[in-house]
Amino acid sequence: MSESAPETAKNTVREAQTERRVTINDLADALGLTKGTVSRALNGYTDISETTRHRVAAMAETMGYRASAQARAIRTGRAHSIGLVLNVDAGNAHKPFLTDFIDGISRAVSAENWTLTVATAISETDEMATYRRLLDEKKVDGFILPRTRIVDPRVDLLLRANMPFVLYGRTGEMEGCASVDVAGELAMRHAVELLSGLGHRKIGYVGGGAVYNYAPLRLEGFLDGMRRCGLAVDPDLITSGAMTPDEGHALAMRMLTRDAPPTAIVAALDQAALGVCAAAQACGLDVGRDLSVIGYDGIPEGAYARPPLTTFAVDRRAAGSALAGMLLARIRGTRAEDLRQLLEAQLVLRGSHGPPAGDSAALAARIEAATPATA
Amino acid sequence: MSESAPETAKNTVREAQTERRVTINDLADALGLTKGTVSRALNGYTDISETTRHRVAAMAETMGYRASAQARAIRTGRAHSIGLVLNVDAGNAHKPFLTDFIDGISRAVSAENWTLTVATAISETDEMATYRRLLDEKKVDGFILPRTRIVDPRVDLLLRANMPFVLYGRTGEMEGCASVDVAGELAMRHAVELLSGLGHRKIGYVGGGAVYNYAPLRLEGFLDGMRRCGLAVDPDLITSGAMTPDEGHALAMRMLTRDAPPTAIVAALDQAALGVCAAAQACGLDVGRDLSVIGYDGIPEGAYARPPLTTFAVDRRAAGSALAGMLLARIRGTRAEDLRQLLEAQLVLRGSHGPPAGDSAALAARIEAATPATA
DNA sequence: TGCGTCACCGAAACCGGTTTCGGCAACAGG
DNA sequence: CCTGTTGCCGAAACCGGTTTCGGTGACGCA
Repeated sequence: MSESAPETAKNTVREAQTERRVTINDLADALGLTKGTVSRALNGYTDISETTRHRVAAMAETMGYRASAQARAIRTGRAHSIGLVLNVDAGNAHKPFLTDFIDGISRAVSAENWTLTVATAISETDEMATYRRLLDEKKVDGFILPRTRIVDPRVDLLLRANMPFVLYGRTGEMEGCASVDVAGELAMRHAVELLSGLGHRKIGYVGGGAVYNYAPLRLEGFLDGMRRCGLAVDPDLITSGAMTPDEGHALAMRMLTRDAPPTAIVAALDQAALGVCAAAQACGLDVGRDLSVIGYDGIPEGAYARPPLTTFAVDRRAAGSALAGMLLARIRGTRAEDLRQLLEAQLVLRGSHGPPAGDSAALAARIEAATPATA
Repeated sequence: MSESAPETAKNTVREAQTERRVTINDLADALGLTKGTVSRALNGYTDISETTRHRVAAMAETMGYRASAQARAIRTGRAHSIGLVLNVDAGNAHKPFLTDFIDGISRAVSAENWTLTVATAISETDEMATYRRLLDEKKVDGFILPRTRIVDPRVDLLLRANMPFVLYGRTGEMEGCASVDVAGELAMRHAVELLSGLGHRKIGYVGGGAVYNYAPLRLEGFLDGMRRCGLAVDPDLITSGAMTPDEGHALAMRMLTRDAPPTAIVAALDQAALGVCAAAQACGLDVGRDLSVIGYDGIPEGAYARPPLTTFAVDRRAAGSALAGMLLARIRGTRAEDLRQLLEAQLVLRGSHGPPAGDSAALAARIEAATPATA
């Protein structure tokens, strides 16, 4: 009926224009040029006059043209995205590091109009398959490899496929590998030196997951510190494999219920350190006085623990940004060997450390008294 | 010279094969078919005989063929990726939610061989530009919109561009919007009911950022609880704008130094609640006894705070997975109106709440005594 | 005037897939 | 035996860009 009013106001608003994407052909038509010329004008080829270059740029602006990432990628081979594969296999052990890390990466790549492509793997085999998929599908131009292991199959895969990557951490065979890492070994050494300076002589160590590359490094740093300070290393006080509070709790408990307990414990991970503190408190100890604890990572929980945890904080956002920047450089041709960076963790002095309240024997007596006899 | 030994073992290992990607043409050649036929065989067209379909699948398997995501995307229009834009404008207020959230999303999309594309914006205008860029470049097939605001320009943009999206949170005008949200208003109401049941009659409220959609909802939930419990609402005890511990601290301090301080405070965010606890402690109060505090979010710091924070925990991983699943459904054609989900936060009873130790007047006296007179 | 340069742009191939269209052989039905 | 389906596949267009290759007109110079 209302043929005379084919579109009501409502219709105009609703159906509006479907806003079809404007392609390079539309642009070329509007300009009376061929799409090849338009493409070259937009990409800074020298055989285009300054005049038409400006005409094209202006028209592109007003028409809101932006090249399709995939149409471009198919010819240039560049997806303008970097990949990050999360492996949730190892429980939530990756948790504390993720937020700032992703933020750092994403910020760095977004600044150059690239994107970050995230995929999740739920097992080790799935992890490799995921890398292969992203690689074969050409979804990314390079990878950031978190949580490097001592011998890391991902490195083989990517080297063989000639796909750029940067390690967050180091690995056994570094040939062809760019990397950013935080010098955990230095932090561990400094932790010992700090404690030694306060008067501690019996210091225990709670290490992290053995397959990860940082584990031997941090242990070595700890031992190095002991050596430099002239302290004896009690093999029974060197433990490893704690990546959660519970695991840290268990290892610390074993140390503390020995005849000669340590007066200080250094943990390779804050998560473990938190468990160490809990164990000490379960033994009736006052953390920071009876037992000193120093962690590593700088997770937010540490600041709210009682006492607040003294730790070495790593700037994960900075690490992420550095990694992203390096990866872009790597993709653009810089040699892997020229892309290695070692950051330092920052000591955050809080309340879980202090001078020893007594020697190991005195501590043993206190623990004995507080702990309900197990047999 | 050594023409007779053109490649040493080293060379063989090093230069190996460059491992050129195997394309659909390679596959077609190897099979003696045309690429069109191969494509149809792989994509389940019915006009391909079962025999050749199997031949193609087998050969694809052995040759390790996988279709290029972009070459496919250019024709089908599907990038097989969903977008998430992080806005770091609002400081690190987004922090607590990110890790599990991304994990949940990524896990859900990875299960279908899609990916998550992350970009970061550093301001509000940059944010809109980033959405537009991802949209124009066709990098993603849909968006998850975190931190919805009451009036949200992103919704307009995406509706107009006809690009699927799902809100994490709700917004003022929900037409055409799919969404997942956690019913914060319910939690706030339950918090009041819990406190009222313990005997509290003067309860304060510390709200979050006003522009966000959850702010009025949670406040309304709080007021609803007060109403249902027959408690009087003191306007001076209703505050808002706290998204950090410091801001929570400031607001709580103002409430506590009034003539008639509350015996309990409900906070819309754990971050703020943590500040409330600190303020109470600065006033010489024992949180959990002298003042009850209940938060919302379930951030990890809360578990380590002293006393550990009673809160309503939201399962961000589940929310992320739900969002991703819905977005995929939306992209595949489900109506937005059929994609709405309201989750519930889970009450985590810890140590920051309890029955009131006395009435408001008694509390005021204690605070007066503990606080150094300011004038 | 004739010829070589150079600046600038059009035409077309190409990237790696998907999708449409048409043709051929085999087979069934009349 | 002829025709009409049907099953199956080849050929070619197409998606939206990039890049190579030539060709044209203006200009300089002999």
